[in-house]
Amino acid sequence: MSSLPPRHPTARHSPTTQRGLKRREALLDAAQRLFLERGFSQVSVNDIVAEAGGSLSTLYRHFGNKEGLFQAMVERRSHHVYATLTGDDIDELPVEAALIRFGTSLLHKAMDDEALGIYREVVAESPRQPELARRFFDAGPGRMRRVVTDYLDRRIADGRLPHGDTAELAGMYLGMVLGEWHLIQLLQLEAPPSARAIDDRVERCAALFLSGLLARQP
Amino acid sequence: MSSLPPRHPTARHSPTTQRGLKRREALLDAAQRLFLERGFSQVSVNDIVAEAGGSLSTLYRHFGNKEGLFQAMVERRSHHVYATLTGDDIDELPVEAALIRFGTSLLHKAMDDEALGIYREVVAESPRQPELARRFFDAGPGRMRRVVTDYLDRRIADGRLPHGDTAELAGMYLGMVLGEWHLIQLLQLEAPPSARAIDDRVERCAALFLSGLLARQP
DNA sequence: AAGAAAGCGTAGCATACACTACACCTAGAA
DNA sequence: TTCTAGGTGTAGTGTATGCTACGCTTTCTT
Repeated sequence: MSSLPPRHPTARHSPTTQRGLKRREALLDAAQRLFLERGFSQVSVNDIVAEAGGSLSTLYRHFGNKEGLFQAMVERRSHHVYATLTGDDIDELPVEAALIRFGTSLLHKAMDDEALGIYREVVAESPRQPELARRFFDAGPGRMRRVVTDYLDRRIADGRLPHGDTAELAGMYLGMVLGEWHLIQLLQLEAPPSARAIDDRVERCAALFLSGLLARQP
Repeated sequence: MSSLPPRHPTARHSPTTQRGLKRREALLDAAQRLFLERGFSQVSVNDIVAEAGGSLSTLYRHFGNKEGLFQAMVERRSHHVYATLTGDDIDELPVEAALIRFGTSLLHKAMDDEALGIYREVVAESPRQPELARRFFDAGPGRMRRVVTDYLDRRIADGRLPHGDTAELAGMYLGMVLGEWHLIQLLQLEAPPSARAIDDRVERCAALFLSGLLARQP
């Protein structure tokens, strides 16, 4: 049985010096590589130190414990990822083109090896680390859904789409785009789809979704 | 670092006697409960024996090692689950009603605690146990997609739906139904939706999807 | 230059855990 | 009743691993 987490989560320590930041980054880099490659429970803290080149003491001073390191790694990465989600001209595009842009963006992100690794680990650890789960969702899938929801709201406001539950619709559209592909990549059952295949699928999704939306008005 | 799996996967042993079968089932029951509750790496074989009441030697005679037990558990459960997927009258229903039946069936299954537990564990272990991943997919999500694909094929054959890539369409529809709900349940971010909420969502999905499908013909 | 803050490195503790060995018991078929 | 395959129980073994201790060195500030 695993020991309970230490009573005092050993308050994390933010380094101030250049050298400190460098060491912290190196540790996070190593953690990222190893955790995503082998999985949280398959990597020891010693492995990470060996990879990063720092020292065990430094690791514990910065992150408190193994879970703290994991969390810091996931957080850092979440910031990197969902940066350039939409161009600024998104509202000028035809609706279908905008949907296509959202879709391909999502699919490219979701098929990425590193993103799949994070997803696997977070899903696996979520029952033990609920806060991590929430942060992952908010920074990743939740954010994406929010962007699409807002977009749909604006299109309803300017009359280019009929009224509807935009949050739900956004979830449906994004789910449709991912379809079974996401799971297939998570389980590594097939080679990842080509950029071309992604574009094709998303095009058909957008067309179907938009037709459905527009046809729905009585 | 964890030791490599034993070179000879210690050929599994199928018991013949009543008593043997009973013991095997008890072990699988305990494994299922504990693995799905706490996760594969958080449960020791000793925990399982303590829960099941058998003896460690018996466990190893039957399943060879810890992964063997896990695999046997997943397999046994896969058989149980996807039994009554479609009534036999599915082809007589209006298409929309059939879609709704598929959708609610999927959503009920996917929101089930035990199913979520298996999903988490399989996703987490899949990089280390690719065969398990394939079997899970084939017995679960893959099977579901196949059923819908076949249904769509029949509707195209009898002219009630326009021509299209049925496998892709099935994946899209099922993905749309799951949407973000599946992830939210996986991460335990919200309480599970009520039966009523499930029905509502699926109804809207089916309507949107079908409208889109039918509108698509030029 | 001095002193503090942070980093390094090694050594080790305590424990958990997969798996094995071995001696003994039980059930049920012949 | 006896024979035997399979079940039980306990006591290990080897090792991995999270985490701490501690003494030394480097870097930065003042």
